[in-house]
Amino acid sequence: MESCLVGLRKGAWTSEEDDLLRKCIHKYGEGKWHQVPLKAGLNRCRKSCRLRWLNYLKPNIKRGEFAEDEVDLILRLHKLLGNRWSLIAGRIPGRTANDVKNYWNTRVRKTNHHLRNYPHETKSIHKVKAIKPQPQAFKNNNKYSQEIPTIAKTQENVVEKRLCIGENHLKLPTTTTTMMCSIPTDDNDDDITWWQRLLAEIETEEVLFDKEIQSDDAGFSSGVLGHDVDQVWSFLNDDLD
DNA sequence: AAAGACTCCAACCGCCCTGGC
DNA sequence: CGCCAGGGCGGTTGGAGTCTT
Repeated sequence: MESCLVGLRKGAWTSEEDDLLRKCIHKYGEGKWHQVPLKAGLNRCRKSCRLRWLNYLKPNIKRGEFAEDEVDLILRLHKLLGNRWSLIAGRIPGRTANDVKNYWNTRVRKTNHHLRNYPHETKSIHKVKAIKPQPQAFKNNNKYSQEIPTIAKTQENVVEKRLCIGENHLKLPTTTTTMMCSIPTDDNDDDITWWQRLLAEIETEEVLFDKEIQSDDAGFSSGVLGHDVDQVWSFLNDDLD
């Protein structure tokens, strides 16, 4: 792996550097991070530039204290996804993965503080048993290929996020085209949906949520626990409304 | 007032995955 | 198929700010 090279600036960013990076992104757009330091005239490595933009400079980033509903969502999503900070942050508008991670590590993970503020969540401060389905093969010509395209084209990241919800062992597609066709099958069983497979695995591995969470969030975790695919999809699709 | 302890978060590090060749 | 570079992620750290004694 490549780390930031020797001779490049490290540490806190100055306001001048921020301005340079901002102007560069506005002019050339996001992406091509390897070119950004050169184009922006920054003596920083590409990763440093990317991180600074994504975690701090990007418009619409929300700063300050997490609201109660945001914290609640973090707790619930962390139960479902484990330490998949980028996925969790994806469902919390304006918050970055780093924000969520920092929040978790500094506040939520500290049992005493957590107990003080969320006494009803006491069971959640143990090691999370995230959903970890086995690797699945994908193929393109299944019946779902025709169902997602318009969504995928307009909400690429959302769709990716949805597919990622099955945790890190799934072979996730990276292009819009393949995302449209990303219902995994390994034999000739197109009738078995991706979600049915995932939920079956959840059942098999007894990856369950606390009863209290099930009972007070029927639209979300109970949908997963109850193996109600429609409810899960409904939850996952609410970004598109 | 000062020093040590603690908190918080921006930034870095190292790894994984993917696509191009 | 293997290698390499780029993008992205989660884990960890460093240091500035705040609190406590």
